[in-house]
Amino acid sequence: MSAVGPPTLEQVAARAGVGRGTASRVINGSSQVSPRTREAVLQAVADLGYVPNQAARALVTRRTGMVALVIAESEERIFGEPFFAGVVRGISAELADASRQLVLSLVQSAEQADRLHGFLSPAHVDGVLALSIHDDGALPVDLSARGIPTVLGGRSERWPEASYVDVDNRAGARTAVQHLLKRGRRTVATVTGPQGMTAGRDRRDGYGDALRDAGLAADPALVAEGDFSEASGHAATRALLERRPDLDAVFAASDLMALGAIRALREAGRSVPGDVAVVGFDGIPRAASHEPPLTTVVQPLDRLGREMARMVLRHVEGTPGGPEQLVLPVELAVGGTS
Amino acid sequence: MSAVGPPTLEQVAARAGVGRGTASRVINGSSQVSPRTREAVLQAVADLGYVPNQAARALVTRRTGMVALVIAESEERIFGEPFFAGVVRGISAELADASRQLVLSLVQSAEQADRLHGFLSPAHVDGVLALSIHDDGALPVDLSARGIPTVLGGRSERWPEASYVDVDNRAGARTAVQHLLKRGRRTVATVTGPQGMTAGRDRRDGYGDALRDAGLAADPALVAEGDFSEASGHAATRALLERRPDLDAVFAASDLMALGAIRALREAGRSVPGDVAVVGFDGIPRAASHEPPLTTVVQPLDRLGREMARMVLRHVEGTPGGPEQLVLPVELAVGGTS
DNA sequence: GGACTTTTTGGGAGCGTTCCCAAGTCATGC
DNA sequence: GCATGACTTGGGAACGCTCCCAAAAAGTCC
Repeated sequence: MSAVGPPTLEQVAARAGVGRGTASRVINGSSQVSPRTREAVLQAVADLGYVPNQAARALVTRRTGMVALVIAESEERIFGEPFFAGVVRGISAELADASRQLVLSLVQSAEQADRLHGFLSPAHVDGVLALSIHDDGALPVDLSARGIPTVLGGRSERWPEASYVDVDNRAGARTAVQHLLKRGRRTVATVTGPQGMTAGRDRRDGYGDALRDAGLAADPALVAEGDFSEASGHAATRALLERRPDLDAVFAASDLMALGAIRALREAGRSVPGDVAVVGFDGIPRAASHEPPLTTVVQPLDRLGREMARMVLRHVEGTPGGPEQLVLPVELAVGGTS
Repeated sequence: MSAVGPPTLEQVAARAGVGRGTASRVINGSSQVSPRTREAVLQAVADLGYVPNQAARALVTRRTGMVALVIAESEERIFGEPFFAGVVRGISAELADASRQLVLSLVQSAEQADRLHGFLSPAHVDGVLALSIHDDGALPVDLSARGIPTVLGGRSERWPEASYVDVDNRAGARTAVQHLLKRGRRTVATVTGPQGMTAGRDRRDGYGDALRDAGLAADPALVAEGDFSEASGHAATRALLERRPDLDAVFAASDLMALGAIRALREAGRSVPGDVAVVGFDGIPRAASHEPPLTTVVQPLDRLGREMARMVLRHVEGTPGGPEQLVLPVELAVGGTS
């Protein structure tokens, strides 16, 4: 027979009885083509099942239609947290809507980071989304130097002038603690996230804000650091109970830690929310299915992903002159633990 | 100055004082090049920070170096199950080792499936990995027709002649139930997964195998169907307790269902494992951190991903003549619930 | 030292697009 | 009827690379 491999533009043009250039114009929805010719080309495209070859297109347009998502995070966290799944889903959906492909790069070793380095060039991807949360990772910095649009998920203090989309961790934490105070709690402890992460610090600061607003003194004995995991929430809460047995509320900077806190509280003979109210942060599915449902600050993960994708595409188009920052609002979902 | 954009092969060649062809040979580690020239080219590559342009390369070699991972699954499942994260991680690692890129495509609407259709051609990706689990999704079928290597995660009865990597669900379930019988349990119930999924059926069949091996009659009243979720495990177990209050063990086809089962049992005043032993399936992190740790059948998720990637790359190379099937062993992790 | 073989090298052709310029077509106006 | 301008159209050139062939260089043997 004939065609080995997919049909080419040339073949489409031939079948439509037009020139290559005209066929190209039709396919790119471009300017002036007579309706008749357009029809003929479209028909040929349909007949042949033509799909433009991206490699060839990329070669001349210098646009690949691919956006890389770099996740530099330990195996453990990627596994444990629904965070990534939610954000990835949002990114994926938005890129799909824009007919872009998502290239996923999980970086889990220096070797992988090196290889990635070569790949992340304007010749291979139009833009880069980075989800790392940690303050480490020099990655984004030299990307911007290479002139490749980059958007971070979560603010980075290491690179304040970067474009990013973040959730309003501080305001969320503040709202959570205000909620506890409004319900009459007066001795509000907090299990913070790692203070080496922006999100961890922001949520702790929000806790501080709420206390200050209420004219309450901040007692270091009411603050214990965790690492967002359930086990750390459990341990931190035990420590808090030891230091301040009179505490009547706990704000945990993650839902998993809140769950650990509840377990510790119950083990210590405290009822939740009777003796001690608990509020978490994240809005993971397990929080909702918990008995009773956890009061928590819900993050718009899907939207975070979508906004990141949208922002990087905007930068690829070159629309915004400089970096952009977007902070998404979070929402308190009152459950039965507060 | 000079170079706008990344350096090209031509520039590398010029700087090394050799021809384009020679430079290409060095970069592709090819055959005969004198050590001196090789050195010069390598130096030039280093000096210029040259990285081959994949689009140009793809155009002529007809290899893109990209492998697509298609996940056709509801939002809910992608969120809820660590399954995907685990497999993705394995795939990612293996592809990185082979210097291939992972293109992630979450399909969540017919529209997205359509667009994907155009993308999944030999001109864009070298191979396709599909993770869907459901029996629906006609996707893989026409992919093979297009001559693009495809590997499924999980056996598909809709497409038995496909290449796939699966975990040995049936043997795992059988082992789990044998374990219960060995511990003296005699009235073993099961909460199955959806019978519309291969994994759901296989695990139920393994349950049947173990009973048959032990010469026990299969009682339909001891079988209830769930959908792998915790809530369904809870509900199914309640139904089982109603029908057979004398049951002394439950094999749940997923860890989440096992957790739901334990909750239902405790609510019904049964102690675990005292009155009723429980075994799950999956090996999710929550199972290990449960109190007491859940006895469960652990799936090698990372390895599943790695083997899928390895298999598809093998097919891209054209090594195997026909389809391949690989079934990975699973392992019983005895915890405190059995 | 010359004829021959082997290794090494340079560069033309071509992969499938888009871009752009020149040429062709068609009304319109006088 | 013919110049003028506005649309359309065809196809050359280029994007950066690999493949391959022929030429050059380096060995080898008698």
